[in-house]
Amino acid sequence: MKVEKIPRCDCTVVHADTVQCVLDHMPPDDTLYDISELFCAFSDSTRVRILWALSCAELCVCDLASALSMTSTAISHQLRLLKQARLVKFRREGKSVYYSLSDDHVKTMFAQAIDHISEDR
Amino acid sequence: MKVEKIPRCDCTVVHADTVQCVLDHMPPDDTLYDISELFCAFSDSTRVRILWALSCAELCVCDLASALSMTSTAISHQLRLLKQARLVKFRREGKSVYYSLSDDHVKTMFAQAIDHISEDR
DNA sequence: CCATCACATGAACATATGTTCAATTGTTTC
DNA sequence: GAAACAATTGAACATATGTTCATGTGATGG
Repeated sequence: MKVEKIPRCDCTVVHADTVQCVLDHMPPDDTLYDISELFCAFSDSTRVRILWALSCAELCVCDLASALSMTSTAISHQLRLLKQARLVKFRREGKSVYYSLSDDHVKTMFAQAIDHISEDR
Repeated sequence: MKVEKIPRCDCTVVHADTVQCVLDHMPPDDTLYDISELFCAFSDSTRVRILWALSCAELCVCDLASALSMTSTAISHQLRLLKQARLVKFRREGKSVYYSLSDDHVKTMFAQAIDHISEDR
C-alpha cells in the first residue's frame, strides 16, 4: 500500500516520447495514493457486504453483525476503515450506533463494478 | 480476501425485519466476491499507476518500468493480476509485449474515485 | 543453434491485512 | 453509583500481498 520506490529500470526498449507523455499526464502521488486507498475500502468482501447492506437501509452494528453472521467486533473494525474512507456516516441513538452511506458514490461504484464483471463472460 | 464465515452474532438489538430486507437484497456470494476482487485490482498504487499510464497510451513492459521507475519483474507480476481482472489486454510484437486497457471501465472507475475524493474536503 | 533480450514465473522474504480475544468507553436503567 | 449492554479499541495471531532474486520461456539476429 505504502509507496516509496527506488528508481530503477533494467530495460532498453523504451519509447521515450510516449513515456514522457504518460508522465506528463500522471496525477500527483498523493492523488494516486488516495485513489488506491479508496478502492482499497472496497477490496474486501466483508466491507462490500457492509456497504451493500447499508445501501438498503440504515443499520446498527448489531444489525450488521446479524446480517453478515459475524461478530460485532469484526464489523466495528471494518466500519472504522469505511469511516476513514468517508464512505459511511453514523449517528448514536441510545446505546446503539446507526450507520448509513455518506453519499451515493458507493452505489455508483457498485454499478460500475457489476457492469464490468457482467460484461463479456 | 477469501470468505468462509462461521455464523455468529453476540448482539441482542437486532431489527429483524430490516435485516431480513437487507438479506433479501444481498447479491449471491459469488457476485460479492467478484466485486471485491475487481476493486482489489485497483487497491494498489502501483497498479493504479499502471492503469493510469495505459489510459494514456499502449505501452510495453519496458515503457511501464521506465515510467514508474520500477523493475520490469515487478511490473510483470502486477500486470498478471490486471490481466486476471480483465482490465488490460496485450499483444506481442517481436520481443516486446504491448499492454492496453481492455475497455473504458477503468477510466470511468477512476473518474468516480476522483469525484469521491475531491468531494467535500 | 547459440547468444541476446523482453518478458514471465516461482520461491523467498518482509510487510500489510482481517479476525479474534481481552479490555475499555459510552449510555441507559435500576 | 452499579450493573448491563452496544460499541470501540489494542494486542496478538494467521494469512495475504508486493517486491526481489533466480530461473525459465519465447522471439530475434547473427
